[in-house]
Amino acid sequence: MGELNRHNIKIVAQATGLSPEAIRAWETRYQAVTPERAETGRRLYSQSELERLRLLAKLVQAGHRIGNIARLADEDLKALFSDFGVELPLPSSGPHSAPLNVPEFPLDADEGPELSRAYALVLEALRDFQWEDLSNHLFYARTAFALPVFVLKIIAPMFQEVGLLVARGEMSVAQEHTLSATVRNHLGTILENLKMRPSNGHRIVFATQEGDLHEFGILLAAILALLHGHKVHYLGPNVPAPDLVLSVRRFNADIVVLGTSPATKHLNRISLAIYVQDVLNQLLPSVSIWMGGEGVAALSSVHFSHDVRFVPSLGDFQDWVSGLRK
Amino acid sequence: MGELNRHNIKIVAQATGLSPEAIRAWETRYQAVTPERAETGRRLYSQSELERLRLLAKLVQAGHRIGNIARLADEDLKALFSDFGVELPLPSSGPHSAPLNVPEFPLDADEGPELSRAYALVLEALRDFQWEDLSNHLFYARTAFALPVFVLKIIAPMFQEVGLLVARGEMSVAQEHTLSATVRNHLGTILENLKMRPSNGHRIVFATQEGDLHEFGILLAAILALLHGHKVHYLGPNVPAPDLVLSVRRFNADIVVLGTSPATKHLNRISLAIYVQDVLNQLLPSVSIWMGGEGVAALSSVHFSHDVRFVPSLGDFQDWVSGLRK
DNA sequence: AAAGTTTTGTACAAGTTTTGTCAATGGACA
DNA sequence: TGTCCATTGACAAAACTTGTACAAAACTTT
Repeated sequence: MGELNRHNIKIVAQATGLSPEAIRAWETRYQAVTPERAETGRRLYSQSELERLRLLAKLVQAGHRIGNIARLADEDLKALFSDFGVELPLPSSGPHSAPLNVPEFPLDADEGPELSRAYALVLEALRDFQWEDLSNHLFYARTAFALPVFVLKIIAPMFQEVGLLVARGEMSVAQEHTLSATVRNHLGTILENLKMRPSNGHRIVFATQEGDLHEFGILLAAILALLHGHKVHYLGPNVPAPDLVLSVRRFNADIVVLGTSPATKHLNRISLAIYVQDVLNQLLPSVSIWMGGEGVAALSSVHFSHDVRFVPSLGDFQDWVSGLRK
Repeated sequence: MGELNRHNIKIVAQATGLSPEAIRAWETRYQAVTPERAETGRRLYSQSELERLRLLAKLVQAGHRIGNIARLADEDLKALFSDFGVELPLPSSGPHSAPLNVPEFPLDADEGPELSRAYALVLEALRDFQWEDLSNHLFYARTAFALPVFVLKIIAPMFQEVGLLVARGEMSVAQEHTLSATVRNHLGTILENLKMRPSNGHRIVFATQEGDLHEFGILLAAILALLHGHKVHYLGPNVPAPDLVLSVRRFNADIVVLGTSPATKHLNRISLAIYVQDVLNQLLPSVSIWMGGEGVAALSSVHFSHDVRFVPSLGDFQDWVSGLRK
């Protein structure tokens, strides 16, 4: 074989998700792999050994015990792997079909263990780099729960938690990105489907200011607004002021929802204030602006000429938007 | 026979849907199965014992009493199945990997007037700020044409044209944003749905470098890759080098597709080169990097240590990715 | 239909094994 | 020099085993 590839143990650990200690333990206890050694005693893993460890790690994760499988031949391991039917964790129970009834959303009705289980499953898949599971569990959550529950009780808290984990170094940016990309896809699907529904509520434009790329707040908010029967025009992030104004006029919007990023600190705060005032000056007084996201704290003291509201959280947004019925 | 397979009780429980206690009870009470034991007393189930338990579990679920059937021979159990009209479980032997034949997509077959009409309708809706029409026409195009046609002949050219129009001042950024947001939603839906399909092709990671936010190139490319039966991990834009490396390792990727933005000019070009070399240094030589997008022109003269390919256009990407068949 | 009996899944306790991790020490690497 | 790696020993949590017990469900008899 072309055993030219030599990986040190750290590389192998990263590639498999195992700890270096565990890899060594598997070797000394069961000879799961027996890597070559450098003259100085360092382990040098070949590519095939890495693959084998990856396979073992996946099998252990699926419930096998390392002591039982560590000595099996590669072919047998692969056979074990393909033997997996669909019997991975299936939430599977209870009447799933919550009727999507538009007006009343009993958010406080405790979805309880089912909900936190779904949440945990998604987070777990993310943590373990199980990307197929991630997609599947997200899909499950999206279909099993009412949309506002999915949005407010799963997606929003999850981004908060993941952000924290990344900040603390307990999760990689790669994982956060994967979550973002996957969730973005799901939310896009939802948004696009909801847009089809006829509606006669307020006309709301969603955007973030130029330079602000945090899309999720307004995306979630837009979905909530659609759910409550409003007409939504979703502009997305990073919208220059003149274009926001143009959009509001053309869409004949009542309300502009402006997302702000958590990064809105001292410096950006000024630009945000200017941006908002700039937009306001060009709009009719009847148009009100709602600002949400973690950047609003920086602005709550500023006084604006028009009607500007600060939305403390998505939950509040949902309350407000459900109260608005023409 | 699968005497090699050694399953612990947890695995058997997962595979059969029974609880470990129940499995032990069936053994001690009726000798439903008599697994081998390790020296220390742990149960070690063979594959055939697992199958037998699966069979028993299904029969019990169908109404049989375990006490009545636990001692029957395997053939009799199977006979019971046919009595019930329950479908037998699959023979469960041999590799699951069906050959997965990916059909060829006749791109050149002239979709002709229909195609250009659909294209014109979308663009017209965009131009006239008719956002509901925009969504509807996009939806129509997405379903009426084969996906590669939709991607290569509608979406990609449209972004090009719209970019030009905006640059010439004939279209507003607001319109471009709306198109982006809407198309992003559609593409996300497609991506997420295609991911569900089993695939056995190459493993490809998609990303753009840190600071580069142009997502559409890699998104379209990812869809094309999925269509041709490859395994895709979509990281999205703005990925720091260490995280890209980590992702490639964890995903065990063959190929990294790196999108570059048209803005990659003199200054950024250096950072891009550094980024790519940084990533390359930490990856196996067997991993090749494909770079696409309008920024590649700036880099085609640079020489890298590994296998770096420049993809001139999405059409070329499609050709390459369809040629790759393991 | 009610009462009695059997079946059967689950729960608990107490002891054993498995397994990931950690600490300490010493050498190697950059 | 500070970080990484190897070895050994130890440890605690998790998993597994045996045995007993119990209550709900299913079946039988009255």
